[in-house]
Amino acid sequence: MAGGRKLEFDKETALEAAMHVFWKKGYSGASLADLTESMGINKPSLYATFGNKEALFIQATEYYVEHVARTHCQYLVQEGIPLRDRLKNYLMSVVASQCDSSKPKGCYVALCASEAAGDSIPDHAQETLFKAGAYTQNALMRVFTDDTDAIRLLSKSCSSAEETVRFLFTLLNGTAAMARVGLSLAELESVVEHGLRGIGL
Amino acid sequence: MAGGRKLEFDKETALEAAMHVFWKKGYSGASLADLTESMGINKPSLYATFGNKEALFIQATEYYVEHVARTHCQYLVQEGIPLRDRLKNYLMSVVASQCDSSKPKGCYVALCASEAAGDSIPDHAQETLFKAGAYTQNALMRVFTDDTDAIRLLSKSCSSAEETVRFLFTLLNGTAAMARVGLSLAELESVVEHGLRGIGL
DNA sequence: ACAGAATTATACCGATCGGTAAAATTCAAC
DNA sequence: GTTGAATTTTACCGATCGGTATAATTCTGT
Repeated sequence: MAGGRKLEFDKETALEAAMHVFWKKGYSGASLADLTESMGINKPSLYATFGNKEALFIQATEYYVEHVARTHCQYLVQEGIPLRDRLKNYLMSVVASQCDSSKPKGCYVALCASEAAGDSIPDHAQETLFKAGAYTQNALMRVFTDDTDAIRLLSKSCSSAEETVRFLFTLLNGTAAMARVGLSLAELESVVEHGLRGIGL
Repeated sequence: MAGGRKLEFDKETALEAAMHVFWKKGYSGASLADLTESMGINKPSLYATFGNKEALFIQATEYYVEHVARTHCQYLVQEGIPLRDRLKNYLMSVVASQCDSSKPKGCYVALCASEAAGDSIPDHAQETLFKAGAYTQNALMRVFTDDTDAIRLLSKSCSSAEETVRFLFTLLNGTAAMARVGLSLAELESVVEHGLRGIGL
């Protein structure tokens, strides 16, 4: 059938660049000028490939969940590793990502969700952010509902899976805020240690 | 000497309204139209009274520290109350403010500091936010450097004042993020309880 | 009543916002 | 080589951004 000029950029590379812009500046703070410059394309190409700003944001958010949030979860289910070590490895993997100097500091989802709560970001984008937050909470929840060591811990410490997950997720939102304003990985490791102590580990 | 037309609005009331707008939308997200509408004045009055958007933001931030952040600190130094109760009362006072439906959810400083870290908010405003964060951390720090019960707790739990304050401050940044996206006070009370357990209380 | 000071309301400024129309390019198919 | 599909570039759209000039009001002092 048809030929036509070839795309001069890689869609996934461009999407990753867009993710970094939203990660650094949030939804409203990321202008189309910021995005097109970082992605190395111009506006008509952006609109032809990704739709509009909101659609691009949704795809960037999904990319973040799959390529950032997802990567930490392996530590939660590693066979033959004690529960405490699995949780510590998971939490430190997240916090290390929050502190990583090669990417924007903090957490993409935490930043944009706070922005979304105030106002001003479109409905579908907000839903995607909500699902992104639920992704992490569900991964933690599975540990405390399935793992026998975790269940034993809950009964010993008179806490529930919901409470424990809520505490850990809140703590990670806290470390995200602190990493964003410049705290080091070493400083946040002691925060994680105190957090583990808070759930009896 | 000279007369002239009288101000038709109360400066402090207008400043409080501006604080609520920044609290809800952040610095960049709060447009002059948002601000003037909530403050009940028009742009020339705003500029004559407060300077410009950045100056207004700085004054709103200082107003927040004095009239919101400051009010919680009394619980930290209440005579005749055990350390754990003082900390719990303080933390719950903060979290209750974060959940209060009569004001924007979450923490003004936490929201704007995350925005500032990404970019785009002026230097003086950023400095004021930094000082606002330090205000709360210093209030907590005084407890763990001065209070004899707190010092005893630190030596027993092999932790330092810096680490403990960093943990509690991080936790409050976490509860701020969670309150902002809708968690209830009851849900966050269990987070506070886990946090207190994390420092050995 | 009048003059001058201060605050109001209205209208406007250039810059940037998200988004797009039109024309110039680059390719595949024939 | 020519046609037609797809992507690029350039230029532009109305709306809104922070900020201000101008003029109409409202007050005090004489």
